[in-house]
Amino acid sequence: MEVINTIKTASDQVFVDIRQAIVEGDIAQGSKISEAELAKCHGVSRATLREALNRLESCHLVERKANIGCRVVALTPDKLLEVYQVRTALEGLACRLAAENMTHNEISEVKALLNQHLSTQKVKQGESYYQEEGDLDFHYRIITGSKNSHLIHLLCNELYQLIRMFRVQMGMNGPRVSKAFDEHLAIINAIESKDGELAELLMKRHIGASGENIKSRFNLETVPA
Amino acid sequence: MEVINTIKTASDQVFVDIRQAIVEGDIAQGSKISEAELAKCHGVSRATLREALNRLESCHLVERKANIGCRVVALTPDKLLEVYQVRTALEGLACRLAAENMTHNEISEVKALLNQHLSTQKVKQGESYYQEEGDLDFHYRIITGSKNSHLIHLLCNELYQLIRMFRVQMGMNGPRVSKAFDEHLAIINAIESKDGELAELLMKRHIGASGENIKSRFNLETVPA
DNA sequence: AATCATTAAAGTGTCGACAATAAGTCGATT
DNA sequence: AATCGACTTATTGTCGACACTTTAATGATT
Repeated sequence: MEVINTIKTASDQVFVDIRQAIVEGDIAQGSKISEAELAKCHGVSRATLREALNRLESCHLVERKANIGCRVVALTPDKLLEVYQVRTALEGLACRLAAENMTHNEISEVKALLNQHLSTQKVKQGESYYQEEGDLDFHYRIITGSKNSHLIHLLCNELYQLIRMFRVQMGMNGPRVSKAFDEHLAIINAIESKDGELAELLMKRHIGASGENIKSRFNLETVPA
Repeated sequence: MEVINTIKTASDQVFVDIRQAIVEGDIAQGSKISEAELAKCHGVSRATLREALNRLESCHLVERKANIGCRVVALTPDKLLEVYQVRTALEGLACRLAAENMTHNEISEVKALLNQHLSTQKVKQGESYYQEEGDLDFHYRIITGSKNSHLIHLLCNELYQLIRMFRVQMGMNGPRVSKAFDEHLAIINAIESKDGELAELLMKRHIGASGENIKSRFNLETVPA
C-alpha cells in the first residue's frame, strides 16, 4: 500500500528511517534535530543526512531555519485543522477526478478490497490497526485513480506521512471504524456511477468527519476533569 | 508582493537565481542540469548547488532521479491541466477561508489595490505586465487572507513559481485583462459579504477561465495551419 | 553487419575538514 | 544587582576530493 519508493541511495534509506521514527513518535514532536548526532546514529556523513532532512522538510515533517537548525513539526490543534482543510479540498478533487478516470477494473478492485476489510473487521473486532491501514489503502486507491500525477504526488508523497503521523500518535481507531466502511462504500458507488459531484461531496464529508473526530479528541485532552 | 524570503545563505541566493532563470525561460524546459557546470557558473560548490536543487524540486520546478540527474520540468498540456486542477481546488479553499478570516482592514486594502489596478490598466492599455503582477498580487492577498499557514505555504512557496512559469513562458496577457478585473471585484465583494460559498465558487470559475484560456492557446499552437 | 561484453568517460552520491554563524559563558561597567 | 559586551563553545553552512553508478565508446564474437 506504500507508494513505490525504491531505495537506491544511502540518503534514501536514512530518509525512510527517520521519517518512520518521526511518524511513529520515536523522535518527539517539536524536538530539535542535531545533524552531527543523527548522522553518527545512522552511520552516514552529515551531507547524506542533510539530504534526508531536505526531503523530510518537503513532506512537512520537519522545519528548518537557516543557521539555526531543524525541528520536528509540532502537532498543534491549529495545525491539525489547517492540514485537514487542505486534505479535504485535495482528496475531494481526487475523488471527483476518480469518478471520471477510474477504469471498471480499478473500481472492482476497490470493491473487493472493501469486502476484504469487512471480513477482517468482523474477525478482528476492536483491533483497529488493519482498519487504519485499510482506510489509508482505500484513500490511496482513490487518489491514484484520479490519474492526476501532480495531485497524486502532493497527497501521497507530501501530505500522506503527516496525516499518518497525526493518526498514529493520537491513536486514531475506535468507534468510527464501521461507519467509515459504510462511507467508503457510498463513495466507491458514486464513483462507479460516474457521479463525480456526489463522490466529491461524500469524500469531503468523510474526511471532515475524521477531522471532527480528532478535534473532539483534542478538546477532551486539553480540558481534562 | 513576493513572499518574504530573506536570503541568508549562499544556497538561498543560488536557489533564487536559478528559480528565476527557470521561470523566465533562460534555462530551457526539459533541459538537463549539470551540477558541476551550474555550480561553477554560480561560483559555489556542488554541495551548495545541490541544496538549491533540492528546494527547486520542492517547488516542482525540477525533477531528480537518483544517479541520473536533474531536469527542468517540461510544461506539457497534460501537466498544465493537472496543475490548474490542483490550483483551482486550493485557491477555492483559500477564498472560502478568506471570507471567514480576512479583517475589514485587509479587505479594504484589496479593494484599494483593485482600484489602483484599474487606473494603471487604463493608462497602460495593452501593456499586460503590470496587470499580470497585479493579478498575482490579488491572488496572493486572498491566499494569505485565508490565515491557513499550511495552505499559504503550499500555494505561495510550492505552486506559485510553477504557475508563474506557465504564464511568463506562454506570454499570458491580452484579452482577459479587463474581464479578470471584474471577476476580482466580484470575489472581494463576496468575501466582504462573508459569503464563503460564493467566494469559493467565483474564484474557482475565475481560475478555471484562465486555465481554459491557456488550454485553447495550447490547441492553437499544437494545431497550426 | 549486428549484438553483446568490456572498458573509458562523465556525472552523481558521499565523505571529512574548514569557515561562518548562533548560542552560551564569563567578566567588566554602571 | 543588572546589563552590556567580549570571548568560548557548539552547530550549521560550505568546500574540495574520493567512491560509486550510469552512459558511451570500443572491440570481440556470432
